[in-house]
Amino acid sequence: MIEKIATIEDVAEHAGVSIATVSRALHKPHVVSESTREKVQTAIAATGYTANVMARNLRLNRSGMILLLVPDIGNPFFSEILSGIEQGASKAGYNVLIGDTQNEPEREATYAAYLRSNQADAMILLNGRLPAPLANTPRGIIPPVVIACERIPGCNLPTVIIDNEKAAHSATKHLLDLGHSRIAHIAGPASNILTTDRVAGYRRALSSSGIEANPSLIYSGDFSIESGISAARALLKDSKNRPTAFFCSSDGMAIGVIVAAKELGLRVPHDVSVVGFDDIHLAANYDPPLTTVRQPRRRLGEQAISLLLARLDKTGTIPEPAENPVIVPTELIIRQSTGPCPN
Amino acid sequence: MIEKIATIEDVAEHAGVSIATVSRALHKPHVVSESTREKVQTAIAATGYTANVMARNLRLNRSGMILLLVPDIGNPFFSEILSGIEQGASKAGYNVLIGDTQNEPEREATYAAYLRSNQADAMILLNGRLPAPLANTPRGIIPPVVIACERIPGCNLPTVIIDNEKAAHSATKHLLDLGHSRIAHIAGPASNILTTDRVAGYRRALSSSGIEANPSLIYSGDFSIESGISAARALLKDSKNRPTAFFCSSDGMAIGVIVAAKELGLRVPHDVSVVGFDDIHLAANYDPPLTTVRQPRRRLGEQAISLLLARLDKTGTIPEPAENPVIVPTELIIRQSTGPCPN
DNA sequence: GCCTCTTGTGTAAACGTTTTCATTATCTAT
DNA sequence: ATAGATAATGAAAACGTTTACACAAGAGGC
Repeated sequence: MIEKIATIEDVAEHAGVSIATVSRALHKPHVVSESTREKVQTAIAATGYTANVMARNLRLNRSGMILLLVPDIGNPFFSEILSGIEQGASKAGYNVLIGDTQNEPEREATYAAYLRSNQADAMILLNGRLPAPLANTPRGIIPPVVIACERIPGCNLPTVIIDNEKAAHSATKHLLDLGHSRIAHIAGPASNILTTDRVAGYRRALSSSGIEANPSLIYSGDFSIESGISAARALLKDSKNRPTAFFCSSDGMAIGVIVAAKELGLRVPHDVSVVGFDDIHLAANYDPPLTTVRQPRRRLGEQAISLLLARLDKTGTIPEPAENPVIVPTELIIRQSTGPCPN
Repeated sequence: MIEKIATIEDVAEHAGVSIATVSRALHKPHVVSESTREKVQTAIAATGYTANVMARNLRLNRSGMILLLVPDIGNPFFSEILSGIEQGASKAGYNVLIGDTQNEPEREATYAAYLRSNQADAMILLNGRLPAPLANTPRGIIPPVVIACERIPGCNLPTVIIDNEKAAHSATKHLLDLGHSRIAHIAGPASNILTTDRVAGYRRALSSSGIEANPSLIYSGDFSIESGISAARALLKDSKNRPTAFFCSSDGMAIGVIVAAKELGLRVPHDVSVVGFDDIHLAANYDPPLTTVRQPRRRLGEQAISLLLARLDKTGTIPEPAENPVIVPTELIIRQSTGPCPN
């Protein structure tokens, strides 16, 4: 009484038809007669048949998988992006396979090989780096890959990002408008392209107000609360020339700055103003509620997957450049962590 | 000059051997002679061969996929669990396929069918519910499924959870020890098994201190900050019999309570103490830092995947019951949101 | 009544692997 | 020398599908 999984052959036998007919009854019902269609249906029900997807995919030379390369799946920042992607993919009949690269190029390469080995039909990169095997794709052939979150300079694959320079500019401008002039910037890791773009926006805002950016006011963090704390401790130590405002490249670091400020008995925003980046869920309920640049993470994911699906639909066709990269808009959310410059 | 992907046949031809030999050179190198092994290696390099995983899996009747059913991938709570799972799976050569069920039984059923259709070798359930197709598995056959996070009553599949009753007890006990007696509980959704368990722990702690649980002090939230805010507003309104302490079933709701308390000019912990649950990353850096029950999310994921891998290794063998469920320990982290009962 | 067109079905090839079995060549022990 | 073991390889079956092609039967037009 061994449990044997029913194959298409069992169904065919049970219905008294050929396996071809069973297959057709399932995928091209209109070419098979009403009566046999019914026979097949009852046979399927009787046998408990479920098509072996692997066999099917082998034949059709597709996998139905979309591979998603993420630097760290443990980072909640990605979860909402992921959700947007998953939803779109699922609606189109694709499954999402997560590849956690841990920022290791080797793992990126391993996963990128999934495309060649038919384990995935397409790929979305959230990791800001082109995996090695992809870099030497023969010219003229455009791999089914979409880049999201972090643009990759010199790579003209379809991309969906926010305008980091502009967002940083508007955040800094907000502080300038409040009368601040000693504005510190807690940036991301230097290696990161986001950092470059946001520093540029910060600089442009300052210089258009006639202020020269002071390099000693720019700190490199790693997006974490802890790095925000230590940056702020260092910058606020010197009570004489301390900055009156901080523009931080993540909400985490902004929170770190606030923690450090409170530690020193400074009030936010009375003594020091703080702007974050991302608008994580807690930003609105921190104390004080955080002024920040909202990053539409779900939209980012949705755009990425829809770009990819469009690409997959017209395989073979040379996709018109369209607008590339696609920019999803950010929004400066003004809450209570920013206020006028003291005296 | 069409890009044609090399198959094992191309390699065989290039090396002047049969495809069987190529396959053996790759998977059983010891049975093939040194010289041909080399020939095959150079042929592989020359052709750029990558094995077609789908064909391989079809033949081997496996998929190398572990399906992970999550109620909402957008919820950051799961990201660290996921990370633990992904790491273990990846080390064992498995890929993780995420199934976002949105709490819809229909989607759960769809995904559970992946097991039958060979799209996944095994499954981990984080959603606290047995998908319908799994419920009527013939007795005696144990499907390769592990349950994590939320136990499923009456289901004796391998399970890894925390002891919610005990954790809730220790959190409540902490408040009792500080002299509180009017202790409110902001619970999760009533339908949730976590809620039942934690309410039980809360009740047991009270009654062992000779206090009778007051039903009007128990509120049902949905784990969100917002639900914590509205619960606390309602409970703190009556300044006469207001609770002096809150035990909340999530850090989000605890933060909501603090927000609402501050709104009313109450100080935490001076006027009201608050305990959360989960120990999310921000808990330590909220104002005040949150006393909470730490839930080892990564460990949870690691345990789940290792249970599953053990199960997969000894297929056919009847797995000894072992300790089931596996309990991963929680820890009460005392920070500054709790203090002695006022007056 | 014959040709053609349509409709429904079956046969068999193909997808790219792994593995059983048979075959040959080489080696060891008598 | 010869039987028997050992080592290396190839031929072909199998995994479970989809689909090109062939075929039979009935319908319609002359």
